[in-house]
Amino acid sequence: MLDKYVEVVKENLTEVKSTYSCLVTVDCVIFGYDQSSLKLLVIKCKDEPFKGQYSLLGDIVFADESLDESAKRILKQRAGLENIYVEEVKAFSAKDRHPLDRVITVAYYSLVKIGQYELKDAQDRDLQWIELSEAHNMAYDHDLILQTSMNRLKVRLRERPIGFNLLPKRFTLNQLQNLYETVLGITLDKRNFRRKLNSLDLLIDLDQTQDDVSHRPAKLYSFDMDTYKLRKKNGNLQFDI
Amino acid sequence: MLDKYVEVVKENLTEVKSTYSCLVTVDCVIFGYDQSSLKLLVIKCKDEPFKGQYSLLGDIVFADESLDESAKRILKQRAGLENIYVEEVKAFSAKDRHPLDRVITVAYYSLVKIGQYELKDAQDRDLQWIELSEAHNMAYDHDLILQTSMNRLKVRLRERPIGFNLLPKRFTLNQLQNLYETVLGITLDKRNFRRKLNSLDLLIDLDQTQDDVSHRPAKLYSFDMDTYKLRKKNGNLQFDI
DNA sequence: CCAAAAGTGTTCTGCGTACACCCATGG
DNA sequence: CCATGGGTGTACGCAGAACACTTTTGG
Repeated sequence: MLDKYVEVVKENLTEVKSTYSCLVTVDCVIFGYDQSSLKLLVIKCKDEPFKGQYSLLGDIVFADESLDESAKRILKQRAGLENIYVEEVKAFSAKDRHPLDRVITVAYYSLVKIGQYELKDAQDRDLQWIELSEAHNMAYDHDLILQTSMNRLKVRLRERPIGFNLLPKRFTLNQLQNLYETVLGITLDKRNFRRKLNSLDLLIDLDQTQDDVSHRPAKLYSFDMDTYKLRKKNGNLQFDI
Repeated sequence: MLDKYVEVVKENLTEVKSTYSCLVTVDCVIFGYDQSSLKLLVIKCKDEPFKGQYSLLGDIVFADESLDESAKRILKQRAGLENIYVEEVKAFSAKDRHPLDRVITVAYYSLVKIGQYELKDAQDRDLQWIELSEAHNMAYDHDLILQTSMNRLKVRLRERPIGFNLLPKRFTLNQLQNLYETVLGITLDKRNFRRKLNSLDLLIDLDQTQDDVSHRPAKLYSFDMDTYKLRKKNGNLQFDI
């Protein structure tokens, strides 16, 4: 493919570029989980026509980077986030999605352990975590992008062990269950949930307990990333909560 | 997001565009099924550096169309295909994926009933169906795009009733089973397959049989699209072969 | 009557699901 | 000793998986 294009380009690359080129951006849907609710990292627009509305973090894709690289750069430069879970969701390309010009954007979603990062290296000083329930009437088509990303997250959470990316390194089984219940919007049976997780054999029992609670302290676990990667590589991985 | 961008753009849209714009294309992975094998619709490149290699069908995205519209246009204009199953797969954006310039492409895969379309309205006269096993060493990064699309197809085939898009309107249960076995690369138990499909209740028994075979003729079925769409709308749809 | 593919039922096993009580700790 | 959340086992039903023979047609 692109054959027709190649012919034309050979005749006049400059002309083709000026006729067909368009701006490409990456938008990052950044999810965080804080005790008991799912949050979204956004900034507030300062300029018309979206002044005062929330907006996802995004930027133009530079000439010397792939889309994945662009997403990682945005997360690092603008929010100080590094080495976090990132996944492409979908391209958004409605003709009128941007008021100034034709802009195609590729959405990524990412998962952050709130608290572990302080956002202090962030370029944007006005970043803020908002409740997912407040995330509506956002700038551009970001409501749609968020909806789509949220649906993707729900699907993935059931088929891959990515929930751990939203929790501290050490977590209790109840925290994990709450995460699933919050994100998926369902309730789960405690015993069944534990049996299921046990059978997956992807948790490391740290032989530690909580120490700052005023009731029976829960046992702490961590996610066994090595086993997961190994099993993933060998295709021995099955998952379904 | 895009806020930084908006500021800059306001100062000088033309300059920003000339600095950051890039070419965006759509590539179509067109799958067809012919009796007993999965095929791919390609053209042969006529120019260097990919002369003689197979290539997916693709084109530049025009300024006045979304990516979905672009994919549909390519399928119709260049292959004469219309009203077929189409789904976005992923964006491909490696810096060096195109020899002439920075080109980001968004891949779509589509499913065609071979035979139903004659490709006669196609712009490209040198279109051809090739066996999937022949589809290697293709132009650009099309090997990677094909791999990714094929994996997507396998996943979808198990979770949504899209296999019907590859078969004639009237088909036998054995044809359907063969399709699943071919695409997924597995063998299925005939009785279990039929029981499963029966329980889905998405097939219409046409009370017709084959008439051109020299053995016991099989019953013919068609896919109940209305019921499927209704159930999909109501969220009552579960599927898992 | 022979070849070729169509069609059909039963058993077993494992997994998801429903469900209620005792335990450990801090205050 | 009380409040709070932590932690545990069993029984049932359904769906997936394994498995072999009879039926119908054309030649």
